Amino acid sequence: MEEELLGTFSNYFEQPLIDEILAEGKLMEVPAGETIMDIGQYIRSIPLMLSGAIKVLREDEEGDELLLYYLEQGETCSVTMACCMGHTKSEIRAITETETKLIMVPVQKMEEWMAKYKGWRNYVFDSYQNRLNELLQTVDSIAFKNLDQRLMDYLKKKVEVTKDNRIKSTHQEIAYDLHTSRVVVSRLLKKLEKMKKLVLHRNYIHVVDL
Amino acid sequence: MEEELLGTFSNYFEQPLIDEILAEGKLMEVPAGETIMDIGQYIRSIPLMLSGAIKVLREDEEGDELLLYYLEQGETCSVTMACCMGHTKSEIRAITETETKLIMVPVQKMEEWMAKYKGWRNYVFDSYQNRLNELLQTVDSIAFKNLDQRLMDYLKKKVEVTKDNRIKSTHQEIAYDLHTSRVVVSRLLKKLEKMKKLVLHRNYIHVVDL
DNA sequence: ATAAGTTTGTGCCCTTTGTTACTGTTGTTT
DNA sequence: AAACAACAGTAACAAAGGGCACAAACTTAT
Repeated sequence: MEEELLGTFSNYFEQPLIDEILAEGKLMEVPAGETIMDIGQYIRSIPLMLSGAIKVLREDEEGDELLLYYLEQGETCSVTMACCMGHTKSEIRAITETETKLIMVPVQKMEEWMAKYKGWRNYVFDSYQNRLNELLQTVDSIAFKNLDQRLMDYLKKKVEVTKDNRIKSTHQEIAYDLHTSRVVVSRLLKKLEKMKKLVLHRNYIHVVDL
Repeated sequence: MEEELLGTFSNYFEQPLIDEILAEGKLMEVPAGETIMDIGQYIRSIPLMLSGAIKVLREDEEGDELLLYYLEQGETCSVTMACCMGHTKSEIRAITETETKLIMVPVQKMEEWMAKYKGWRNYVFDSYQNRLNELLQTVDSIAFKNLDQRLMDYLKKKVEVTKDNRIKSTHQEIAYDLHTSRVVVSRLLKKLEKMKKLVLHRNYIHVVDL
């Protein structure tokens, strides 16, 4: 565990902090497809990602979903932190996209370390910045782009995150993430297939060139 | 100036910090409609709002705009901070919505105070949280709501921020903020007028009940 | 007062996206 | 093998929103 932690976070964290994380944090290995955080849930610990990918999504009152962004190695969920610090319920849902290794750190510790370690402060602030920028990208995407482009971006990102150009999703699942309907996704995917950008199969999509 | 600073920020800032802000910060009074920060611009100081309101907006490559949120008394622009800390260009444009009083604090100071004052850390941290939550609201709005509702929300917020139920905007200006066309805004406003929610005039809108 | 510019109202049509309904195909269960 | 469920393809239609054109009302400059 220590090597992984060092490798991932060593540019931020000083040795005493690493020791504390190893002592206080709980290592978890989560298979793909697990909901590790849900809307309305109170949060007592925050995750430091060692490997894998987590997708973070938003849901409205009617249960409509929208993918916000992915979290990857070395990142943490600032929205979750915000909830922790404000002692409010989670505003988002987080689901493992691939098998994921992470360390869960209790909230109290994270507040303590804020005062104690410069490295921790820097890490937390940088995380906030990254999340803000990702959210701005998300806003751009839904505000300024049409579905064709959003779908292409989505597929591209998915290949990147899963490190696999065979995307194992049904059209319905993609529709949920983009907050549209299955029929629309099928239509647009067919269009992309005709443009030789991908090949459609049952239960997976072979991305050729986007 | 000191009373205003105290009044607005005293729940966060300790006295020595207030003294430093008074010494290092530059008070500015900006009339309505001024661009105080623009996309692509490098930022050397961050604003602490004493009074008034600033609208923060995003623009894509083609020059299409979208209102993200308003900043009000006691707030600061975290997206700007993020740029400062990362030494990158501004991702957003900020325009005074009303006459605004603010204190500009140089970036170096803000980094220094991060280590030195707990109150400053808490303030910066809370600001990030508030911005993240506002951005999530913005995402919800454009992802899940239709224009009718977004327009109503927009007008409601504008009344709140300007403390005036006569909204002094042309339909074109509203269209820019919502990232739609003038014709569409005129159409929807007319619908709202027929529903007795407002009364339309040239160059202003009298909001009755939204 | 006239001319020019700005703002708003409205009709018509187009594009994008969403909905419904039905089909065929594949995989699973019994 | 028969029945069923999940997934994908497609046509037809509906709705939301955007674009164009033009008219009317109002404002400002000359």
